[in-house]
Amino acid sequence: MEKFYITTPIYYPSGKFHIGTAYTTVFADTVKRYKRLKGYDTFLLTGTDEHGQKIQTVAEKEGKTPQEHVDEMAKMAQDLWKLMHIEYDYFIRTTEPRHEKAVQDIFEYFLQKGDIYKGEYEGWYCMPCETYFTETQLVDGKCPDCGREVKIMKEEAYFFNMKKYEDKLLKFYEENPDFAQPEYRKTEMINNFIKPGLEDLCVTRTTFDWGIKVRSNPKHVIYVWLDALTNYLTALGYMQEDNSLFQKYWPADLQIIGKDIARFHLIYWPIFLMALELPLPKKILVHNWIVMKDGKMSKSKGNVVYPEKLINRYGLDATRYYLLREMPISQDGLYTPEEFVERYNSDLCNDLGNLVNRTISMVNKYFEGKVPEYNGTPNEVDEEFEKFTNQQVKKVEELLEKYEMANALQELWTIISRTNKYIDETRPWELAKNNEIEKLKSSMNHLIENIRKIGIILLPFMEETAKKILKQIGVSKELQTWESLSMQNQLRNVKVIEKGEPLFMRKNMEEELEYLKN
RNA sequence: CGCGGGGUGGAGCAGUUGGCAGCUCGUCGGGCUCAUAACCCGAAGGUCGUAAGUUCGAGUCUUACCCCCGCAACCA
Repeated sequence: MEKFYITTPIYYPSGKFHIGTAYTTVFADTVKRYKRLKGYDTFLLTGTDEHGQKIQTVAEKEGKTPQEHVDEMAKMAQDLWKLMHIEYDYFIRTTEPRHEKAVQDIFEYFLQKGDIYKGEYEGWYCMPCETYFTETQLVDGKCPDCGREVKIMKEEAYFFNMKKYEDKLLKFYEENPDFAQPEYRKTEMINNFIKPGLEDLCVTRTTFDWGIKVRSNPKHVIYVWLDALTNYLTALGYMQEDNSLFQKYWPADLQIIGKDIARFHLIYWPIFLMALELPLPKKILVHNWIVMKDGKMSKSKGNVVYPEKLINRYGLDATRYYLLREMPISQDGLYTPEEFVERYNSDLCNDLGNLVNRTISMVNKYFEGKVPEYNGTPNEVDEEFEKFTNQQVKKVEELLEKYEMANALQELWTIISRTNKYIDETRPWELAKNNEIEKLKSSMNHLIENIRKIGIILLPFMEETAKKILKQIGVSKELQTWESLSMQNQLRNVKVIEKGEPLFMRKNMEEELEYLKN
């Protein structure tokens, strides 16, 4: 069986996760489910990045130890992913002893190899925040966090020799044009960072101690990226006694990240791997952000949307649908409450829910719930309908292969629309009245057949709904597999449920806006 | 200054290698009654940021300019 290893970033748990984080994770989960349906042996990794100054500060503010704080946050994350039915195979925490040990080993290896050297780090330091900033990060020459004075400080620190790998990286980019998606991200990296000359990366700090200590010099703490990025390796057992998962799943097939951390994943990450002499991931998918009408989500603007808010009222599947349907891959996606409700009503209730409901009702009315077998007599309308559906199914698959979720859903919805239209074309109620039984049978058979396909394609996106659909139309397990998408006219002894349960109920826009905007 | 992305009917977006400008929602008119006041059809609505160029032909290529967003090095 072919393997497929997919990762999300490990999220920094300084606060509750918003819908942006949920989006990344749902995206990864959907890819995983799709690949599994296609027969791959999948492994999905997510987790939390639990070290650093900020965690220490937040914990202190809450009167907790950093460990207590990250324990709570890791639980928060796991609860959220459980709520969202994220089927991760492992949840890594960078405070796990096995990760810490492996990172220390990697550090010593680099040190001994000469990739890491001791030098001096200089930057603008804010005493109360205990944090360094770069010149460009400063706001009016002051600390961007607290607005107080900063001063130039120097400290002993270890650096990773990035320059050494510059050419190798460029060569790798060239030889692997599909490494970064979308491609312009790579261009961005080359123009902004590589062409001007890579600077060596500072990989340790002495100004705080909530982190992994350098074994050979414990007053130094390993600073974020070497600690964070290596999680993709250590989670599989890299540099540990049992590294069977690592042997099996590495290199990653798909790593999904947000545009904010593109630089670290497109430059430093490949270089670390080169230095470890490990194969590089096949693809890094950089998605954009969910933004609000007034710009990006931020606590100071008070425009942050949390996934629970949507899930609690509209259900998980509606939330997953919205996130995946609305976000263009190479552009920021705009979230508005209006649009959320609109999509909910229009796509889920009117198009999908109603289609399933009305079809089941007709099969019950005309055939006592038994889906008639199709006698196979070709008929222009039916033929065209079949052809269109098969074409669309193919298109959806192609888009899924390219991880274009929003487009895939859009194409799936054209099948749904086309199926609604088919009802009008065949006018079953008239066929029933005129006793044109053969045509009526064909119509019902084709409708159920299409709903079956729609249900299957929906599985990776919204499993609950998909399963409800497949259960309501009563098809057997063999006709619920991804493979069975290409099967035609296999419905035998299928019986729909007596009373179709509505999948989604329409909502009143005004009421919902009040709730969403509260 | 530089780099990347974007500027398409009221709103949100598609537009592969240049060839009659599309989709969803909304609006207006019609149809249907199986269904969740849902569904189907039709119509109105765009000088595709501006200017110039290449071409038989440009939203799609070239150049200049304007506006919006992001990045700009150790910030998740």
